[in-house]
Amino acid sequence: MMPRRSANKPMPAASLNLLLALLDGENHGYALMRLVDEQSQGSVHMGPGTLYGTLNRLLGDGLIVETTDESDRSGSERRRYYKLSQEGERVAVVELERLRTLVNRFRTIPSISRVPT
Amino acid sequence: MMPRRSANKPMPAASLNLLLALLDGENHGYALMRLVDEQSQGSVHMGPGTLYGTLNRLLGDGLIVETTDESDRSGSERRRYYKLSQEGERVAVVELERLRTLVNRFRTIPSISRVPT
DNA sequence: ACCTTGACTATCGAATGTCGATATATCATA
DNA sequence: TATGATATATCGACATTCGATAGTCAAGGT
Repeated sequence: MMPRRSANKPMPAASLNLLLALLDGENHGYALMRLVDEQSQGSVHMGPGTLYGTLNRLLGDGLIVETTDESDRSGSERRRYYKLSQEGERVAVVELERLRTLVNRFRTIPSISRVPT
Repeated sequence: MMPRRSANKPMPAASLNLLLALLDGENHGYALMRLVDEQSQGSVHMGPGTLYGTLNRLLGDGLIVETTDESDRSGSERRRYYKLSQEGERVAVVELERLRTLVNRFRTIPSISRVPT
C-alpha cells in the first residue's frame, strides 16, 4: 500500500513530537506522552486521545515498530514499547532539518528588542 | 472577549507560517501564500483554502491587522494588506523561541551519520 | 477580437488531526 | 479502603487543513 505521507511534506505536530521523543530511545506510550509534556516544559500537552491514535497512525505508516516482548505481557505488564523504524528515523531527521532551516532564517529578527508583557 | 488561544501553547502550522512570513513585513494574502511556498523551497505548500480562512482567524484573534488603504480599492485593486499586530509579533517571537529550544535539544542526534536513500 | 494565463480574493465540503471525557484495570500509598 | 498514579484504549466533538471551484481583472500572444 501507498505510504500516506509523500516524501517531503511537514507532518502533523503530534506525530512529530512522538518521533522526536523516540529519538531518546525505545519507550512505551504513556512514558512518551509525559516525555512530550516534560521536554517542552509543559507547553505541549499531549492527552491519551492524541497519543494512542497517533501511535497507531505511525505504526500504519511504518515510522515506528512495536518492540513489546509478548511473553512479558501475560502477567500484569500492560506496556507496549515502540521504537523508530529506519524510515521513522530518517523522517525525524528530515523534519529536524526543516526546523533548523526555518529557525536559521529568522536568526536575526528585525526590530524586536523587548517582548511586551 | 477571550482570546481563542491561551498564552503559551503551540499554534496551528498554517497560522505560524503566516505570522513568520509577515515578519518580513506587511504584505497581501496572495503574496504571503507564495512566500510560504518559496521560503520553504516548496516543501510547505499553502493553498487559498488554508490562506484566507487562516487570515480571518488571525484577524479575529488580533494577531494581524489589515492595513489596506480603502481609497485604493475603488478601482481594480483587489489586494488586502496585513501586518502583524504587537500581539502577533510577540506570539511569533515566542513560537520562534519554542522552535529554537526544540532544535537545540537535538543539536547532537545520537547514532545518525548517514541517512539512507 | 479572441483566448489563455496569471494575479487575487473568496467560499465550500470533505478529509484529517486534535482534544477532553470516559472506561477499565493494576498497583502503591495513605 | 479510598485515592491517585500508571497504562492502554475508544468515543464524539471540535479545529484545522486541503482541493476544487468560482469570479474578476490585466496582460500577452495569435
